[in-house]
Amino acid sequence: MATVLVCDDSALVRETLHRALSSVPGITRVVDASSGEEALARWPVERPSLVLMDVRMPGIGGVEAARRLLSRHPEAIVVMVTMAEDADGVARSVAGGARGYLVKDASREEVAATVVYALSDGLARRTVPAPRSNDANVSAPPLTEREMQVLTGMSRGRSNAEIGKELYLSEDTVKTHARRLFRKMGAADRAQAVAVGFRWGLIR
Amino acid sequence: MATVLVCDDSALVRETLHRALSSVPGITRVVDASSGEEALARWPVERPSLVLMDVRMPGIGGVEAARRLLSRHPEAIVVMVTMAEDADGVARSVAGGARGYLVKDASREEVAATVVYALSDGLARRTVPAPRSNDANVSAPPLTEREMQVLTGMSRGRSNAEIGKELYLSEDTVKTHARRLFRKMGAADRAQAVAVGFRWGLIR
DNA sequence: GGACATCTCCCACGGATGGGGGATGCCAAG
DNA sequence: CTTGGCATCCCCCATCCGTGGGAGATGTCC
Repeated sequence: MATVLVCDDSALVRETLHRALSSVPGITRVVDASSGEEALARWPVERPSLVLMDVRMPGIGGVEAARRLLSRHPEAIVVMVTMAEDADGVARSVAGGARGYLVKDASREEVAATVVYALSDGLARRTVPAPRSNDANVSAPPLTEREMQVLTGMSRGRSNAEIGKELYLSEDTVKTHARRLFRKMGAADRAQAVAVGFRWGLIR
Repeated sequence: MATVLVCDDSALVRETLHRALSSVPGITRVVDASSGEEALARWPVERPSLVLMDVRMPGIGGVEAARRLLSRHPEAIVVMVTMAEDADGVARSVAGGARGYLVKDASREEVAATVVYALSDGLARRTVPAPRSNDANVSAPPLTEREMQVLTGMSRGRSNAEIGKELYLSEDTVKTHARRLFRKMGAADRAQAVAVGFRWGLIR
């Protein structure tokens, strides 16, 4: 059922993670990427349930890759893999939107527990905000770039007119985007939209 | 440094959790509660970094205890302990605001990983949202109970009139509470208030 | 008793919000 | 080429929101 995308430049580490993942029930497929760029390219194709992303890699690092991935696909679930459990690493990964982190020398069971946790957490976040009645959409309908920008503006306390000025749009256009994102999110007003945005991990 | 409150009616389970917690670096104190009511009473005294809460207990169950605890102290971090990994249990715990769940027959390492995860997540949530600029308030001015209720209503997309009906207040009174919580939170409107509420950990 | 916080309610007002339409252009997918 | 999604803009309109000031009713703390 579930696919995991393992992103690490070291084949050795990927091997280790493969072995750890094999003991997680429900994981039916493991796909590899050896760079952040490759992970970004593969995600839309594979649409994995979970991404295990190394922090330090050649090219764009894991933190940057996670940031880009999550900005394009906020529904992605990313767990960072770090060398040492430095507080900075944890802070930066979670600041980037990752759901958790793993230390590379973690035991098989720790990896398994973290994976299960991340997945169940993701599951819960997407199933819990469900108790709305007239949502036509079961799966999370992705917001467009404009809708995201409008939503962000709302979370900052901007009025529609102010958002329009910041984005060089007319207020009417902002209102149109707002109306559509309310529908997608099942929100009655901007306040609820912001709340749903946080729960869906679209805003931080 | 960190204190953990273990809440379970079974002394045997508490023992097991104690042993598992002993292998988590940074956990310096473990306090017990044998019922949901006791956990509620002990929390303000101990102010633990983490609460491990059994779902099924005599009296108010763990789900209800977690709900009440989180409504009174939204900054609490709760991990539910369940018998079997039923999807319903997971959904209900996380719906109640818990950070995760543990299966009772989990291995020592699984418990350790989940505890670390929950704590680091809580840490990140509280340390990351620092980069705000023009907030006059460095320390969080506490919201009153009414203000919290109004804020929660807003995050659910309720209008002032609807919040008033739910709390048996006039709409004018709701507006008064709203005005004051906007000032305390430095918010321009309800949307920004909800955003700040999430960043301060007042809403989940 | 007096200071203080909290909670409650009132009135009035301008402006913002959200919903309903409709319209145009663009571009990629079929 | 036609369909569909996205973005852009326009109109109208009922309702809601946020803010101003005022005021009484509880408590608690010293």
